[in-house]
Amino acid sequence: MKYWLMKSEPDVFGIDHLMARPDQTEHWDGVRNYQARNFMRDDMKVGDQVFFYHSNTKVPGIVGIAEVVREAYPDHTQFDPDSKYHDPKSDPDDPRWVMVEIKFKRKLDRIITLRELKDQGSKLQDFKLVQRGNRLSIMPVSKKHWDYILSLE
DNA sequence: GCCAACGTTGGC
DNA sequence: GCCAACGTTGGC
Repeated sequence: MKYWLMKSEPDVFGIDHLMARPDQTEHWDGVRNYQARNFMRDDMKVGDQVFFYHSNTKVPGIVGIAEVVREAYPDHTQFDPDSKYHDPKSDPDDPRWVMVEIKFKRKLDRIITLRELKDQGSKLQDFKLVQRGNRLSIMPVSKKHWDYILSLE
């Protein structure tokens, strides 16, 4: 089983939106970064655990835990001319972008803020999230980091 | 709202 | 293949 972190803007789709979905499950569309896509396409498996992270908000941080319930399949928004995720260069016979489905597991007792994660110093220094200029929206989390971060809760 | 960091695009 | 220009991300 692997561990991941997925970013989302709470104004657009936050942990509360996920909780409110039928079956508390939602597909993760709109990923348009190759590195993030490759993680979904090649490495995400059913049962993998996910930190749900709120970005681009007043207090960015990890707010909850979700689980992968469906592995990569084509992201339909790439073929929708009305979608902001439309990609006219994507070939329907060889879709460029994929998505997975995740299911809500729980909220953390409190938000574990980016500030706090950065303050852990050497404990998390090789965690991509706290490194300079990180913009990756989906990233792997080592078991060691996963356990350590949860110990902060 | 600002702006640094980064990814992508496209001319050459 | 290089790299300048541009667009986006996301913390602050």
